[in-house]
Amino acid sequence: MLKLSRLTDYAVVALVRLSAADCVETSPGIAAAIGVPEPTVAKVLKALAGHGLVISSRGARGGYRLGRPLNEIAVSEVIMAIDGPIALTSCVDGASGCESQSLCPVAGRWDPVNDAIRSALSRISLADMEAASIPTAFRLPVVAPMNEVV
Amino acid sequence: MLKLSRLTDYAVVALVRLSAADCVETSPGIAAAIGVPEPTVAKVLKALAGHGLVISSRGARGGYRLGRPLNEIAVSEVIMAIDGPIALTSCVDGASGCESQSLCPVAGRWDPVNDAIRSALSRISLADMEAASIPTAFRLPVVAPMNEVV
DNA sequence: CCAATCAGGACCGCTTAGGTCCACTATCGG
DNA sequence: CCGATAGTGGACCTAAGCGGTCCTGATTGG
Ligand code: SF4
Ligand code: SF4
Repeated sequence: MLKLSRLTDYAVVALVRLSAADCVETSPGIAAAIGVPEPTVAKVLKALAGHGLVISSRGARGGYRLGRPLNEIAVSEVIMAIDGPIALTSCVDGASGCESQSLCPVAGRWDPVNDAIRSALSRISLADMEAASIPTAFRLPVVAPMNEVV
Repeated sequence: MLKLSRLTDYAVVALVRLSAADCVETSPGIAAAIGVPEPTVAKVLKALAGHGLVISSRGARGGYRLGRPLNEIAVSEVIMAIDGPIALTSCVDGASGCESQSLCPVAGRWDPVNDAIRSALSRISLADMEAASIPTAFRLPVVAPMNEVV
């Protein structure tokens, strides 16, 4: 349906959330803040850490913090970190994943379309998505960060 | 993986192929021309006919022909005809398919990103994809159209 | 009347994404 | 030095969507 995976969506949400609290935050904390099951958000954070989008601190009082300011992170980076490379069809970038490639009249012709999407996504930063958002005061207070046990 | 479905890809291929032979062509003929199983391409053609992208003629000597010149067909139209609407996440267009929508800091903020992709895809016509293609003479002759049984 | 061809839908198998869990390691605080 | 805390990496399982096939009508030309 030309939709990106839910994990990618969660990654963006987690990053934006992580910038709101610019201090170190644990994955259970983030999970509670954005209303996503903890193991899932943990997996997302792991992948993000592997690509340098977040910095991880181990041990007690560890957690995650942003590896880069939000306006330096493009949407396409998050997508590629979680979802893998952006490839509309099997024949982009000269990849040979299509068996009817030899007699396909549009073989390799998806590349411009693919690049159009890539550039469109790389021009939008997470800060853009956050900036256009409704003012923070308007949002629900949700759960206060790590105040009490349930 | 942010890839479009294979059926959508086949739809574009079929449309381009259909414009090469501007006469009426049957679905088995198209299937043989582009090297795709016949039932599959038939299903694609049906969907395209339902959206007016191709005109169908029933009965003997029937078949499909383009409903519009190629340069009037945007890539986004084909995608929407086969793959459904372009919706990166569950919360675009105000849809409420996400249960964490109430406490999501970026709820509804995917819309600009979504629209960017939509406009990028609607600005590219199938003629653009065909035009940039390698000259037809360079392509393999593949199967001569309906010459002989196997 | 017959053959060809599209229309529409039911159906099924496979892939893959989504989600969960566990054992391990590193770090901090006492 | 020890134990609690928190990330790391991987295996694993389930569910849903997609790709693909087939069958039964409806329609039109010969
Ligand atoms: S455009 Fe042609 S070659 Fe490329 S993936 Fe689609 S069918 Fe295969
Ligand atoms: S952006 Fe937020 S509300 Fe929208 S689909 Fe993702 S998690 Fe749900």
